[in-house]
Amino acid sequence: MIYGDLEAILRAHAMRITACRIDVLDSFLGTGHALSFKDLEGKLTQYDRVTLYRTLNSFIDKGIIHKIFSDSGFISFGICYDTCSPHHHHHNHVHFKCDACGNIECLPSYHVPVPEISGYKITEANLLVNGLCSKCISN
Amino acid sequence: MIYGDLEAILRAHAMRITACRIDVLDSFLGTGHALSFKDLEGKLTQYDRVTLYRTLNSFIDKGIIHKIFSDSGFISFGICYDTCSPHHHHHNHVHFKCDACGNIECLPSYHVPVPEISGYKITEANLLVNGLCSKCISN
DNA sequence: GTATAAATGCAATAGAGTTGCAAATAGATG
DNA sequence: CATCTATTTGCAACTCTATTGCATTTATAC
Ligand SMILES: [Mn+2]
Ligand SMILES: [Mn+2]
Ligand SMILES: [Zn+2]
Ligand SMILES: [Zn+2]
Repeated sequence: MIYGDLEAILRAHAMRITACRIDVLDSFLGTGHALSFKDLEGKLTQYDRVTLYRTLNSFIDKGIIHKIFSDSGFISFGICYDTCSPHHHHHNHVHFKCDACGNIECLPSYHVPVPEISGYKITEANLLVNGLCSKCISN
Repeated sequence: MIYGDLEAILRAHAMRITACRIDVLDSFLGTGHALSFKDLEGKLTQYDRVTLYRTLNSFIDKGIIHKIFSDSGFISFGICYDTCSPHHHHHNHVHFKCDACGNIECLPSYHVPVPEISGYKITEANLLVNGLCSKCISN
């Protein structure tokens, strides 16, 4: 992605421009799927692990990325779309995990179907779907 | 729960009868919600942490309980209903987490609504719903 | 350019869970 | 009931992930 655009995103979220933040943001915007800490650690070896952790946490705080909890406790991070602001995330899209390639994707055009549960009040719902992604189906 | 019934469950799953297993099983069957490792560790202080971990893992292997991953990475365990056997779990029920009391419940009578995702093949889906449970609504 | 608050790197720490191994014990057998 | 064996347990050590404290460096406002 163009450097100026990455800078603009950080500025829009009142964050200082640093090399690590630019590189992490670029990693998220340059891939079609969610990234794990290991993905970033493996790719951006020039930064300390702690700095990467802090970068991810600050991006979450600012509403730039969100944490995705998949089965087996595996954690990854996806970019936020519209309705996220500092200290308040609101997502209603489906998460997909491919059992072949292991990639986790946000599917922003698929909203989580929320069931009615009698006697309960529902405020949020998270759906994780497993299966084969479009790439792996055609291979 | 009656001791003989607990024994019978362990025998039905080809497990030896031990005090720890009886107590853990009794804890699960005597509560209306899922239990975390911390819940069990706090309640069954007479057993070593490692023994509790191993007990939970063997119950999962045998299809007696299943792991529930909720938001913020919090892990709890719920009893399995019908379709689970050694080394193969199959659940399609909704999980509910109450934001007031923190309890996590299996809702076996609510099946996860599985969306069609064009170009993808779906094999499994997990839905976690947040809100207020029936007890907390009436308080 | 200087001042200041924020960000970074490194070391130490915290927490969750697992593994190795010797001692204890459940269940089988005679 | 006594004995044998495989399983289970408890303890210590260890692994893995993530966070915290602190001194140093750096981004930004002036
Ligand atoms: Mn997402
Ligand atoms: Mn369940
Ligand atoms: Zn795939
Ligand atoms: Zn509640």
